[in-house]
Amino acid sequence: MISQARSHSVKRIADSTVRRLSAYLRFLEESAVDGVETISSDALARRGGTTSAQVRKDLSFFGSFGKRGLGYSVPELTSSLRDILGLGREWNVIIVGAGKIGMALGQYEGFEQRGFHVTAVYDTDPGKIGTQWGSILVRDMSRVEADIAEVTPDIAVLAVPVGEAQDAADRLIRAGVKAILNFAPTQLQVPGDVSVRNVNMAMELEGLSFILSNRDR
Amino acid sequence: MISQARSHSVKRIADSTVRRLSAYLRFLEESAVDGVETISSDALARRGGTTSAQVRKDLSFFGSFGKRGLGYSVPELTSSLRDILGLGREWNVIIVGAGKIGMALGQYEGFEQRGFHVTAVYDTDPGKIGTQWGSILVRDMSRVEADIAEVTPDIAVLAVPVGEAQDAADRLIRAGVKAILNFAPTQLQVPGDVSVRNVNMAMELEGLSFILSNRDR
DNA sequence: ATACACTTGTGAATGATTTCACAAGCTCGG
DNA sequence: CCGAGCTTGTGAAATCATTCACAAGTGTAT
Ligand SMILES: NC(=O)c1ccc[n+]([C@@H]2O[C@H](COP(=O)([O-])OP(=O)(O)OC[C@H]3O[C@@H](n4cnc5c(N)ncnc54)[C@H](O)[C@@H]3O)[C@@H](O)[C@H]2O)c1
Ligand SMILES: NC(=O)c1ccc[n+]([C@@H]2O[C@H](COP(=O)([O-])OP(=O)(O)OC[C@H]3O[C@@H](n4cnc5c(N)ncnc54)[C@H](O)[C@@H]3O)[C@@H](O)[C@H]2O)c1
Repeated sequence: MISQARSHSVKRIADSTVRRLSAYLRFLEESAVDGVETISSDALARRGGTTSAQVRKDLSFFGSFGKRGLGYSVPELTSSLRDILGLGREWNVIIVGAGKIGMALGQYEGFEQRGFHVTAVYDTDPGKIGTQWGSILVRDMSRVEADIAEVTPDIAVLAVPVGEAQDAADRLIRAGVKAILNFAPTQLQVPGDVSVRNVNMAMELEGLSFILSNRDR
Repeated sequence: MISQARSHSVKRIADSTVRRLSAYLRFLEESAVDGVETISSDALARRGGTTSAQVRKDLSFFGSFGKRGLGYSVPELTSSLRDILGLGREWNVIIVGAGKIGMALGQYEGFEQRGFHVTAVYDTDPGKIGTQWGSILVRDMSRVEADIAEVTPDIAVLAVPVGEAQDAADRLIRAGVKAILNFAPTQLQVPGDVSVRNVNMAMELEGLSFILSNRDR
């Protein structure tokens, strides 16, 4: 009962399922603001661009959260989803690469709001080291290993030029980092116990390009 | 023979396939720089984090590009993939929202390099309108419909606050935009003839959070 | 207390994607 | 020209994900 979520996590959960859970959570949060008390799988589905059966199946991997005939309690399901996604705690995040993207991410309030706390930003450029962004100080990349040894961040965001990405990742991993959000357009080679997610904007544009080129047939 | 790529595109191509093609292309470009002439599906797979059978299957949807016993010619496959992905031409892109993310994207050289030409950036903030970023001038969002009527961009990048995203998308779609790359963390509701790709960084972090929380079992 | 309208949770069916496995084709060395 | 060694291209099989369909609850109205 302490962790309804955990008790079911025997079979591997598909990536696509986790992404949808994230989407449901966001919609639930919006609904709560609007004062909605209860929501059906069908309403959740329409907003999330999926089907009600999909919503129920996704949730069923983790437990049984709804009331038949009624739907789901917005606050209860919100809390369960946060639990499932591991958002019940704060995660320490470092940003590596204080360039255009790193800067945008470091100043973005949305992450803190969801429990991702940026503890430090690193760069190799002497012109950037020591500069302050709001509450965040850009630190010297040569310190990263020492800092990680002291407080290991849960997640490292990699926002360095593509040619530096693998080396930087190797350094972080050697220092103990187990999860990386990579913005460089390259497939990082990492050991099996390290998780990587990629945000590849050029790839998304290419996906649109493919669709546009193949509209005809 | 003019378009080997097009001749096969009868059955729908999976999204995952298109993403991998994108990855293969990037690796091929790197290999070309290193002077590699020929590459096997196995080498392509290792670098792309997949299997050689997957590589061959992906390519087989579009034609037959390799030589048995030898592998694929790097320049030929590069060119075929560019063709398949619709990168043989230049795409006009507008950026809507000249904030932290919009600015990073507008100044990013990687997009131009791959044929995505940013023609304009729009914002509603009078303090931003009229400012210049490199070669790009921030324009008044109230002009967007008139500008689109003149030259319809192929793709619009949406980088406005989440509460503005649906309205901004509706405006763009009404004006004729058929493809959107959305950075706002919301599921846009769009008509069937409009393609949307989402870049949702918070969702990626939540994916890592889920993995980290469920490592134990 | 019963009927009615609704909605969940979930096996089973269907559909999609990935992996397997191997015949067929190419190159090279002798 | 032949055999050895590779590597592709592709049906068939296996795996994975989504959709269907419906029994089993739940709330409400009468
Ligand atoms: N800017 C974008 O819109 C955008 C879009 C898609 C992808 N990306 C990718 O994101 C990455 C960063 O892009 P950007 O535009 O912010 O580049 P940028 O050049 O503005 O910033 C990169 C920063 O990394 C620093 N750096 C270099 N080597 C480093 C190292 N070893 N350790 C720590 N810091 C190091 C540099 O000093 C610089 O400040 C690139 O891989 C780029 O391809 C960027
Ligand atoms: N900054 C990040 O790292 C980051 C990360 C993840 C997601 N996002 C998302 O990207 C979007 C933009 O984020 P940001 O950090 O760049 O925000 P921002 O506030 O820096 O920029 C938003 C810009 O959009 C402009 N704008 C507002 N309404 C507009 C409209 N109707 N038409 C045109 N322009 C309009 C604002 O004037 C502002 O310049 C948000 O939805 C945010 O949630 C940002």
